[in-house]
Amino acid sequence: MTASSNAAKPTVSGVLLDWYDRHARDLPWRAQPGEPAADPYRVWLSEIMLQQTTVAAVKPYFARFTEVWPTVEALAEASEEDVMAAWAGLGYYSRARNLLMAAKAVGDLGGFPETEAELRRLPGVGEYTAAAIAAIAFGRRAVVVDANVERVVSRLFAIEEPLPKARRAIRAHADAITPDRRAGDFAQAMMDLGSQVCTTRAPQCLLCPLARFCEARTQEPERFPVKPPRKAKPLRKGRAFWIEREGTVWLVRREGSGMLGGMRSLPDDGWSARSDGSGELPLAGEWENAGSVFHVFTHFALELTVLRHGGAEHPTGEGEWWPLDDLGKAGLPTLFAKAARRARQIT
DNA sequence: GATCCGTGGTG
DNA sequence: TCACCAAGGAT
Repeated sequence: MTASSNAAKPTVSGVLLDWYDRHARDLPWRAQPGEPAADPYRVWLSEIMLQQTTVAAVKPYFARFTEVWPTVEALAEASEEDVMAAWAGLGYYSRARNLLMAAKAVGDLGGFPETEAELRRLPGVGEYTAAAIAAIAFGRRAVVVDANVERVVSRLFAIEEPLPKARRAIRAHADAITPDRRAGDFAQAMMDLGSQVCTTRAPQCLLCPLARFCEARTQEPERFPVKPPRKAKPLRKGRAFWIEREGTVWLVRREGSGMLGGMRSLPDDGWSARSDGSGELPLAGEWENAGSVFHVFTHFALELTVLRHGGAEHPTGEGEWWPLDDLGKAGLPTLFAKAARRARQIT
């Protein structure tokens, strides 16, 4: 027997954890050197923000939220208006509504639950996020499968079955390679690998620590995961209304849980609830066409024409006169921030 | 399972 | 450039 044959056979998790110990990204929600474990509040907050959102986009929002609300108890005491305004621009606004509800629930529980099943009951926490928090914040063994893990695993095992049907097989393979110890580090290592090395386009196989295990390595890694073709986006048209009086503008809050629900916005003609806007005007008098803005959502594109009111009448119904000098603090979603810029002729 | 839900970066 | 996509969840 040689010395090398006594060594344990290299495993995916062993090799990947060694790589992670050398190459882990320094991210503000991870445990810092000297800290024994990551703060569950920061892990949870980051995981919600990172849903379908890039690390670069999340960083300034994470910094702002943890500065204003350093603990989950502080966040639980915040007003929905303040939370929604702080979330403005990050997208998927149901996350912000659920965030506040979950913070209150955690406060009622006296702290974060530690098991996947209990975490899963918090609004906005699904299968992935529950597994991630249990593993990263509480050291539990959990099978963490996000889009990065789907990509890495589908390449490791050259899974030809297209998504979403392949999810069952992907999860089984992910389970098989997840270690009993350091499951949280393993999950973060898979995500670091997926975002930096095993990328969607132009994967860096020459830098990949798992190349020796990878079945797609000798094929075309970019083929995996196999995905069905996606549908074309329809174009909708709508109008937004700019009503300015004495240095203020009339803003409303959007209803319910639908498109941009709960967010402050310009009044509009209902384009989000119909295929196109109604064409009705909210106020009698003269309207001036200030031009259009174009915005792409997840499942449709919108051409929004901005109409500026020229008269002196005041609108009726719910709303508020917002100082133009503080418009940046109104928390307008990007679409309406664009529309406001157009109305004010600032490029 | 299919659809809805934002935004900004990128090759 | 522009189609594609990113640490998904709710219904």
